Amino acid sequence: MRYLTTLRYIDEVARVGSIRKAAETLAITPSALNRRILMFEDELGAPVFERLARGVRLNTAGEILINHIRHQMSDMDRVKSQIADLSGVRRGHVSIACPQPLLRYFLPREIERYRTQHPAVTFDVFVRNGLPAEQALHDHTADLALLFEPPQFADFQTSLTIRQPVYGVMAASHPLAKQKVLRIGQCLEFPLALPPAPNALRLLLEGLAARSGSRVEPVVQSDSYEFLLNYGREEEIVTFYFPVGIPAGNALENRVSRPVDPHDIPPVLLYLGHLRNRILPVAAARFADQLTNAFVAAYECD
Amino acid sequence: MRYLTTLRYIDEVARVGSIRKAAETLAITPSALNRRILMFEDELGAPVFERLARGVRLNTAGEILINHIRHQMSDMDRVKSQIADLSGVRRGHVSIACPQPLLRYFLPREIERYRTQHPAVTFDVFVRNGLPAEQALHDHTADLALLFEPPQFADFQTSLTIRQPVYGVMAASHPLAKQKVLRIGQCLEFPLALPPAPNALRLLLEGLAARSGSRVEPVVQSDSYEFLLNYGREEEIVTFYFPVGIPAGNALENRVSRPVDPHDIPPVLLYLGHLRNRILPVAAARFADQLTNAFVAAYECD
DNA sequence: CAGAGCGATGCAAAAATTAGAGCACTAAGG
DNA sequence: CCTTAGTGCTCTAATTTTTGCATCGCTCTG
Repeated sequence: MRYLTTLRYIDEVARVGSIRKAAETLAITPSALNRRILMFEDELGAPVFERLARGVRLNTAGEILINHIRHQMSDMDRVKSQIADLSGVRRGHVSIACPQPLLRYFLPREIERYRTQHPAVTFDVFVRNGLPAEQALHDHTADLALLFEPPQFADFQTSLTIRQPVYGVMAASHPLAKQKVLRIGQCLEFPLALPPAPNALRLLLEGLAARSGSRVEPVVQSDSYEFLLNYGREEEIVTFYFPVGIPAGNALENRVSRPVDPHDIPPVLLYLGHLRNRILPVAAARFADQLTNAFVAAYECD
Repeated sequence: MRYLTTLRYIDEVARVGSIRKAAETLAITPSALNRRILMFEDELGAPVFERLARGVRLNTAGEILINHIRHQMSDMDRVKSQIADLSGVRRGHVSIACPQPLLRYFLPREIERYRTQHPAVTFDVFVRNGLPAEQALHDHTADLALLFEPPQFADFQTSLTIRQPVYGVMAASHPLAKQKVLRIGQCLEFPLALPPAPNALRLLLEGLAARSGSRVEPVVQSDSYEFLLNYGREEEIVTFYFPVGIPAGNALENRVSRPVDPHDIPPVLLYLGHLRNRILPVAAARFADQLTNAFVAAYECD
C-alpha cells in the first residue's frame, strides 16, 4: 500500500537504527529517506528519533509512534485479507511463534489441514518460547503465539490453555519402558537429557528435586528437543516431552513415551494467544479457531 | 498528516456520496480525486465504491475499509495528543454525545472544571441519545457517549452505569410541592408534560400505567426538556426530570423537584461509554475519568 | 589528531500528482 | 423520444513533489 510508504520507512529505520543502512535495504538514497523523516517529524510537531553519532534511536515519542505504525500496518493487512475474503477465496498470511515441541507433528499437520481448505493462505512459523514469543506478537512479527511459560506481559491475551501432562521418553529397551505410568523418583535414578535452565519443564523438575533435597544433574543438556530425543538410543537415558510432540500411536521412531504420574509432576500449561486489542486477520483468526478445536478434541483445555 | 491524505479523501467521498461534490469541499479537481481513488482501489485489489448514475456508494469492501480508515485517523490523533502530552501541556480534543439533561448543568460544570486545568483541550458536545449517540461513536464523531437507553450495539463499551431516580418537577405553588416524596399515583392525577415515545422515561411511565390499566396522556408533549421544564408555571402541570439535570440546592428557577418514590418508578440508568476496542485520546480518557469520579461522588453507580 | 561513519542540506533532475477540457453514460422531465 | 443535468472516467500539458548527487559539519574511535 502506497500511502504507508513513509510509515514503512520509519519502521525500517527504527529497526535498523540507522538512516543510511535502512536506505540501502529500502533501495532509496539516504538523503531522500532522511528528508521524509524530517518532514514527518515536522508535521507531527515533535522529533521521533534521537540523533546519535552512530545512527538514530527512537525517543519516547517514537516509541509511541512505532507502536501505532505497526498496529496500523498489520491492521491494514487484516482489512485487505478481509476484503479479499469477500470475493470467495480466502487469501492471507498467518504468522505463528511457538515452542519446538509443536513443530514435531502437531503444527505441521494442522497447517496442512488448513491449507488443503485454503491454499491461498501462507504461513510463517517461528521457533520461539516465552518472552521472545510475546515479543514477536508485540512487534507484529507474529499473529499468534504459543507459550509453555505463563504469559508475562499484560497485552498477551490468552484464548486457550492446554494441559500437557509430562511424558518420559526412552529407548524401547529401557527398563522403565515396561511400565505404563512412570514415577518421577524412578526417572531421576537414570541419566537425564534435559533442556537448559529457563525452560518450563526444567524449572519444574528442579523445583521438584529441590523439595526432595536432591538435584537435577542432566548428563546431556541441549536447547534442542530434536537432539534430546535422538540422543540415548543406546544409553539408558531418560528425557521428557509433551503430548503435543508425540504422534498418536506413540510413533517416536525407536523411542517410547510413558506418562509421568500426574501426582508427581502436574501438567504443564500451554498457552495459545495473541496481542490484546488486536483484531486478527481473517486467516489467522480462522486458523486459531481450528487450532482451538484440535486442542480441545485432543487434550484437556480451559 | 500528509500520509493520510488519500484516506481522508476516501472518507469524504464516502460521506458525501459523490466524487465531484467531495472534490469541491476538498479543494481539489474531481479528476485528481478520481484518480487517487482508482489507484487506491487498484492497489487494494478490489473496488471500494459502487458507481451509480448519481454518484458513488460504498460497497461491502468499502464498508470494511471506511471503518478501518476512521479508526486509523482517530488513532493517529490519539498518538499525536499523546506525544504532545509528553512535552508537558495537555492538548487535545474531546467529543461527547449525550442526552439533553446533561447539558443543563452537569456537563457544562465538568467541562469548565476540566478546562481550568487543561486550557489547551477543546470540546465538542452533541445532543444525542440512544442509537444516534452510539452511531456517533461508531463513525468517530464522538469519543464518549452518554445514554439513557440501554446500549444496543455490541461495540458500545459501558464504563459506568449511573442510577438516576426520577424526579417530579412542578411549580412551587403546586399542591404536590408540599410533599417530600411523590407517589406516582398522585402525579398521574395531574396534567402531564412529557417527551414523546421512544424516550426511556416515557416508555417507563407507559409501562407502569399499562400495568395498572390506565394510560399516560400528556397534555403537552415535546422532545425538548428545555420546553417541558419551562412550561406550566401557571398550570398544575407535572413533568419529570433526572438528578443530573437538577442543580444542587434544587435551583430550578420557579420550579421545584421532588423525588418519586423509587418503589413506584425504579431509577433510570445512565450509561457512560465509548467504542469498544478503541484506545481513547489522552484528553478524552482523562475527562472520562473525571466524569466517572464526579458521577460516583454524586450518585449511585456501578 | 586523523579517519570513518553518521545525519543534514542545496540544487538540479526525475517522478508524481494535478488541472482542464472533453467523453460516455444514466436518470429524470417535458 | 429527445433534452438536460448530473455523474464518473480519460487524455495531455503543467505543476508540484520527491529523489539523487555531492558536500558539509559533527561525533566518536583508534
